[in-house]
Parts: sequence; structure tokens; C-alpha cells
Amino acid sequence: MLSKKTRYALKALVVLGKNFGGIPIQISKIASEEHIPKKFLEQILLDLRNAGLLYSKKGSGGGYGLVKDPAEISVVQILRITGGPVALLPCVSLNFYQKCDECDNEATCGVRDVFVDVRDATVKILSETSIADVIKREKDLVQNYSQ
Amino acid sequence: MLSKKTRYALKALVVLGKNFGGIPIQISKIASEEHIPKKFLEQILLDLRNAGLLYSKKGSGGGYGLVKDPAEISVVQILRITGGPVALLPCVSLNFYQKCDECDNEATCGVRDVFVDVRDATVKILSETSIADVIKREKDLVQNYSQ
DNA sequence: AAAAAGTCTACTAGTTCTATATACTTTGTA
DNA sequence: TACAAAGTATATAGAACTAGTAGACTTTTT
Repeated sequence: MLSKKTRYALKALVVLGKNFGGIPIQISKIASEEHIPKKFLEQILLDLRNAGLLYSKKGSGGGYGLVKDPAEISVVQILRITGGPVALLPCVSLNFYQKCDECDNEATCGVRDVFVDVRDATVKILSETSIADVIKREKDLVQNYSQ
Repeated sequence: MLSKKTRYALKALVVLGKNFGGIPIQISKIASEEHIPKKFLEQILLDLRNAGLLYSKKGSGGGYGLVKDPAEISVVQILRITGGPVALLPCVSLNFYQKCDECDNEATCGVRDVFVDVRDATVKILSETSIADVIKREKDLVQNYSQ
């Protein structure tokens, strides 16, 4: 399961993605629109900023904005910044690898082998999907929904 | 990430799968072989028994065994018994659905839409993979490893 | 100077996970 | 029949993690 942190980050980035090229958006605006606790969202946006995804502007008229085009930001990137491993087993994680305590030999573990496949399938989808794609999907869904 | 409980369950079922058709295996044997705390494993095997996957035999010479052929037990089944949702978002889970608090309209949520795809890919792999397949993979890995 | 807005660090309450403890029941066998 | 082997069941403790809150600070605009 994704953490709330990751989900909030995705929501916020979609909002910021729609606004790409415009003037900065304030934390409080995103928080109230997306039903996210403001103080929590502050931390999350700070993380995304420190990861180089967002720029921030202080003071009156300040706020946050995307540094890059939303088409250049993949969903998997966001999971890694905010939530850690994508894989379902630590011994299978590409970016947060950890040895399984209970496993004698990783190289011959059948369970691990299956979850390598799961990881590959998941990473494929999430690295091929950008924030721009998420926004497009939303647009398409709204269109179909209102028909 | 899968819980320890789920991982231990998978390990235990592989052991029991290799033994399918033979005499029952004791908890303590599985626990020591697979480096699983015995008392914890007791609970897990009990859950798997209550779910109808295992039979148990009390008393001297007792132990656990698979009820069905390991080819008939899918990995996804085990995750659901021991660990709950396979999906990465509660609003996307087939067996443990929960509404997202922060989401206004599920039907038009772009983030959700992406994670439906991830869930489908994951469920496909894990429902097509049986305990027998895991055992076979292990066998193949061992063979390649020793060469 | 005052207000708006982001920054930074610490902390807490709650939950979940992992594991352990204890007492009990059933079964086989000496 | 007594005893030991083995599973059953429930409770509980400790650790780790998550989600959210608090407060003091800095920067920028008006």
C-alpha cells in the first residue's frame, strides 16, 4: 500500500502539473482543494523540492511550481522520493535493497524469483506513466463520465 | 511490502508443497529450517488451515500438510489470507476495497486509474503462479546456480 | 512595519507488525 | 493409564512506523 504521504504527493503534483508554466500555487490552496492536512503537505512539498522536482517562492505571492514539464516526471520517481520501495520484497527492490533475514540463498529463492517479475511489471507501468499522463487520464475519465 | 507473516506463509507452503502426499510435517521442523519464530509460525499455519489450505493432525506424529495439490494454490490466494490487499491503493483493491478519504470522485481519478493497471498486472502474475510453480522455479534456479 | 508564504526541526498519538507467553486440547505409545 | 508430542487459542508486550501537529524562524512583497 502506498502511504498517505505518497498519495498526497501524487495529488499535489497533478495540481501543479495542470498549472505548469503559470504562477506559483500556495500550499494552503492545494491542501484545501485536495483535502490534505496543510502542515503535512508542507513537509511533502519540501521533500519534492529537495528532490529537485519543485521550485518554491517565499513571501507574498509565493508558492510552489514544477521545475520540469509534467511529461518528464514519472510516477515511479515520486514513489521513490516519498515512499521508498516499489517492490514487494526488500531483497527485490532496485533502489532500497535489503537482504531477507530468513533467506539462505537469494539466488535460488523461488519466491523471490516471482516477485522480481511483479516488480518488473510494476516498474514498467509506473516509469512509463508521467504526471502528464495522469492528467490526461483524468481528462478522459471526466469526459466519459459526463456522457 | 509484504509482511513477514506473508513471507513466512509462502516459505512454509513451499516446504509443505514439496512434501505433498507425504506424512505431516511439524511446525518446529519448518520453523527451524526456514528461520521462522516457531510461535509466530503456529499462528500463520493456523490461519492457513482455517482458510482451508492445510490440514492438521494433533498429537505425536502430527503436523501439517497441504489439502490440495500445490498446483492448485496460487500465490495471490496466500497474500490475501495472510496480508490483506495486493493493490497499492485501498480504492483499487478487489478484495479489501476502501474509499479514499481525500478523493472526491473515484470514477474520474487519474491516479486511481494508473494503479488499477498496476493491480491488474500484479494480480495476473500472482494468480497465474502456483506454489508448484514456485517450487519449479526454485529447482531451475538451483540447477543454473550450480553450473 | 506588517503580512504572506515557505523552512526546519521536534514531537506525539495512534496504529500496526512482530514476536512471545500461557494455558489448553488431542493423540499416540510405552 | 500416564506421559509426551504436537497442535489450538487467546492475550499481551515491545518495536517500528505513520500521520499529523506545533512552534519558531526566514524570506519577500506591499
